[in-house]
Amino acid sequence: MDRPRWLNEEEKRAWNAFIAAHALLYQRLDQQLKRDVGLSHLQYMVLARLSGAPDRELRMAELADAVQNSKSGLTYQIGQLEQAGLVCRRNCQSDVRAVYARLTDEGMALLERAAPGHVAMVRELFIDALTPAQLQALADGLGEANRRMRECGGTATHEFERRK
Amino acid sequence: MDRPRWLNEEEKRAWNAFIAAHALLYQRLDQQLKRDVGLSHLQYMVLARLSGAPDRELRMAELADAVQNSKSGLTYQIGQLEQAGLVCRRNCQSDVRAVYARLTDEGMALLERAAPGHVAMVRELFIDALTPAQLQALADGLGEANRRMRECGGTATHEFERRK
DNA sequence: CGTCCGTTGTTCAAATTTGTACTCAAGTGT
DNA sequence: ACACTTGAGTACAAATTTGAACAACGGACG
Repeated sequence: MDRPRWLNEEEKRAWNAFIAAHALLYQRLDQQLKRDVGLSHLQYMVLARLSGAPDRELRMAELADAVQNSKSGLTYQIGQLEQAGLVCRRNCQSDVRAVYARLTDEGMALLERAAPGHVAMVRELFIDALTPAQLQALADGLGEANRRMRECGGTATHEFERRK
Repeated sequence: MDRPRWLNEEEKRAWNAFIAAHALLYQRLDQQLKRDVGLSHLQYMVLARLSGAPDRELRMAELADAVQNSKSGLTYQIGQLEQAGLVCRRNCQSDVRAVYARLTDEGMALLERAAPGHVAMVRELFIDALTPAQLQALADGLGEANRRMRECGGTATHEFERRK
């Protein structure tokens, strides 16, 4: 029904800024974490999530969801972290299938060593570049976008291209 | 000098929203592009960039920079696109080292077929979730962040963690 | 109970990304 | 012309991600 409504200049500007900002930020953060403590940003997020969880442990699936990664991807990463002694697996007795990933003391220690530098960088590159008002607008707007994406698994383009 | 200044709630909210939004968006967009036209989001961006360039061609390095990818990563992707007939390479006669990637007619055709659905999705998931004011704040703020990151190759954390 | 359906975490191969090393030329200064 | 430094694109191996296939359960229901 609706012929393609292209983005106008303002919309394009926002979209491009968003994409570019993420790429640039990610690159810097990842690089710094690797250099300083030998963790990828993904690994850092895993540790950070665990550190905030009760008993410092989460089930694989929850964790995967929390860091927005696939199950198999998380299996791999937890494998790496486990090998590095930063995390350990624990089986649940009430549900044989369940596996908990738990942050070890070494993991916690490393996280505490990594956090200051990481946070400083986030602040420098992201937080401090935005005014408080912009920050709030961004949090509100993207928060709403996230809400929409999370709920409806796929309103989007269900039958969008059913010609070919 | 400065002891770690952690993020306050508002800052955390913004940062998390930003990270989550990108992951969510990227996943959806990538999936849709693959489903509809068999392109990854990166490949789409490559084609889109080329389509907007004079003569529909760009040098490898420029293109790599434009889509924020490493040189070797771009070599790989261009290889894929070339094999699919969507792009072709052209050598420059004035500079033997230079290689141009050019969008072929098929590439252009595919891009035109892909664009409507892609744009519709960007609009639905991103643009329409934000108010015009939020959109502008986001464009301004992130634009500023990008500017900062682009100019100084690395003000950040030069000598930040030189203890360990 | 036994059956069927949806979950959970893993495995495995293929696709992609990363990072480094390399090859050739341009450009510079001598 | 001759080193010398840098830049462009590629090659390649190692690391990571993806996606489908699997094995093993829980849970609901007849």
